[in-house]
Amino acid sequence: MTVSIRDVARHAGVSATTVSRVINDSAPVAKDTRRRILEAIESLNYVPHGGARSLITRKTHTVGVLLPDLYGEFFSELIRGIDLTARRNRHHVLVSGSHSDPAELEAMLRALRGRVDGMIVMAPDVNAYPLLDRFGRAVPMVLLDSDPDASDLPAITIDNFGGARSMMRHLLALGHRRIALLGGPEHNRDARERARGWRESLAGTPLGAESAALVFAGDFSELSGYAAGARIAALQPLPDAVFAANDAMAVGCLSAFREHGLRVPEDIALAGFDDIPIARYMNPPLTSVRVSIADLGARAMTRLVSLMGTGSTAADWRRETLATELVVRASCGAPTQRFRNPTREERR
Amino acid sequence: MTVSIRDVARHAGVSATTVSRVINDSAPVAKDTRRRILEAIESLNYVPHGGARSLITRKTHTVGVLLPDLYGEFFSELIRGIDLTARRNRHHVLVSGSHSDPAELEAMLRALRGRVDGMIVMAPDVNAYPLLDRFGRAVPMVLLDSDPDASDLPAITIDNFGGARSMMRHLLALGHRRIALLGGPEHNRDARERARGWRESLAGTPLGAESAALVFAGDFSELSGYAAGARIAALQPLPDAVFAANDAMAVGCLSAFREHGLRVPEDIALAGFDDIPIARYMNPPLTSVRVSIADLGARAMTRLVSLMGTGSTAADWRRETLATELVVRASCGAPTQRFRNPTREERR
DNA sequence: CTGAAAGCGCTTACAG
DNA sequence: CTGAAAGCGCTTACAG
Repeated sequence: MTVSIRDVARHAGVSATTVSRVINDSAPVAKDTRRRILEAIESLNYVPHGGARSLITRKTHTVGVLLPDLYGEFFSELIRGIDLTARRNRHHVLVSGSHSDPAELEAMLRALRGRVDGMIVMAPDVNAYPLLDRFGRAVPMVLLDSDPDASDLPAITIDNFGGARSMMRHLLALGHRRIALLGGPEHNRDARERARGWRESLAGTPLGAESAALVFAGDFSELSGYAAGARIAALQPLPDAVFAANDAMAVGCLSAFREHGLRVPEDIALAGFDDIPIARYMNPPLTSVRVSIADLGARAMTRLVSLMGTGSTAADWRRETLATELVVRASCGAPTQRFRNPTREERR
Repeated sequence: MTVSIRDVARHAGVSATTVSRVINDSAPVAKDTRRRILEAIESLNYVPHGGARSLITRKTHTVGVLLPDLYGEFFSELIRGIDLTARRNRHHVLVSGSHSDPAELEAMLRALRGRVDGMIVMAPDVNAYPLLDRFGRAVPMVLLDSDPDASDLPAITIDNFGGARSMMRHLLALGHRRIALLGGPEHNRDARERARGWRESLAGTPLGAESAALVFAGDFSELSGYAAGARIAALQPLPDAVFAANDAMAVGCLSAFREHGLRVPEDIALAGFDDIPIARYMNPPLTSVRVSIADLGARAMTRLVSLMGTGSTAADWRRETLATELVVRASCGAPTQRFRNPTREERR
């Protein structure tokens, strides 16, 4: 049924060895022999079997990408950045989402043995660290957004704290004082760091003590932002501003505000985090902290490729921190900027 | 370095055959022998090599997913649906985006030989069909949104035409007459079918003849919708409504309208297609055609699993058409519905 | 320039 | 209940 290298060899009247050599261009082959082999490949419609190749070369040219979820633009952008860089390095991407609990994560980690050359893992759950540490020693692995204290595996981390600080600086500079936090999942490191930035920014202000009353829980989804928005809208007095720990929640929150007749930013300011592609198209356009999510993925992949190249899993232990950038739009009451078209680079 | 089944066998004082039997539970093994083997596995930290296993069993438990792009919520949802169904069937997902030209697609199709048991391919470019037809005969393959006339491979297709018709019926019922089309990529089948729905809906109306002047070209991106929106806003008289061929463009278009001081739906109505998660959170919430993108992915995966199960690539040639559902929100001037919270099912 | 042999890490008849 | 042998489809020294 399926044609193998031996069939080609037989057809061309040579050995499999020689066929292998012309396929991989790994050794000189007589011109005429090469021609015959090429013809045989063509006429038999032969395509080398990647799996068999991997077994002997010990390279799958595939990387595993394990994510907590696949929902929303954040992951979409992340995968896009990873895929782009992967194909540039001639690698395939095996992706898997929703590893809610460590047991599931471990099962996947095991299942991937012999199928991938390395992995990119995003595991917000702190309980996963011992597991990752163990596997990360056996196979090249790059962590996304891990806790620097919990693991010394190579990792790319967003500067969540710095980003939150700069957003808070911006809000305070605009005169907002009572700034509510729309927080993310409790065990999520990104969410925690962003919350910490909010908290410490408020520490020096008169609100400092009172701030705890202005914390609203969300789970990074639009829906949770919508729900929190409804609660916030019912507050009196209204806070001056809401700092949402991600854009998806800000989007939901904005929608709730609108339904409750609140104008943004006139009645209340609203800021997000991530700068997902849709943020600039909101009404009003959303002030956010740009993370360049695709770049995050691209860097993780680049790092992984170099790790896999050296063969060592611990050769390069530096932790890379991705700078963020405050993107001021209309949702917080700052002087309106002219709408800036995204460049092609930003879209792609 | 890496531990194999032979190491385990040696450690337990048995043959590799027996070890294999306890791992796969494929034949009875003496209780005590089993225990020794389990201990050896534990102490050596042995994990079976998936690649080697695949070679002999001829099953990789992996499916390849080839998409034209990975940008935006549509693909995010699609992959999520595929991944969910894949893991439920104990399969891995190898994903790859941006196969702009057929040559690139072919390279990927070849590279996947021996790495996957089947493929889900979305190739809007009509030129790819001969290629797909050839490969689709060698390996189980399900097409996404392919042209029914171009290939008889199994395919899941969105009812783009029907969806567009029902949207147009809705717009016409609301009294809109001059309805502009914000079209998608020229060679994209979804875009074409949606355009056809628009065109045929207008055929019976007074506008019929004039309608060509109301076609605006886009490429499915927010940015192209934004650009078209600016052009439409400059029109006089303004159209009554704009039917955007997807939500992403509608989002961009909406943003442009706002900047030009146009109110939606008071000054002009706006409708989209796809009902991406963000649509309901727009201001105003976007009337759209729900496609249940995740379900599209899930069905493709389900179909592929059954194809792979039967082993035949052509056993099940029925083409499945996915019904759409008109989702009326505020952007077209219909009586405002109460905001409906998405159910958990819809979010996950 | 070419080929026979060994082997990557497994599983599967076959025989006992 | 257990093992020796063959083999999945390749590549890689080794020898010529």
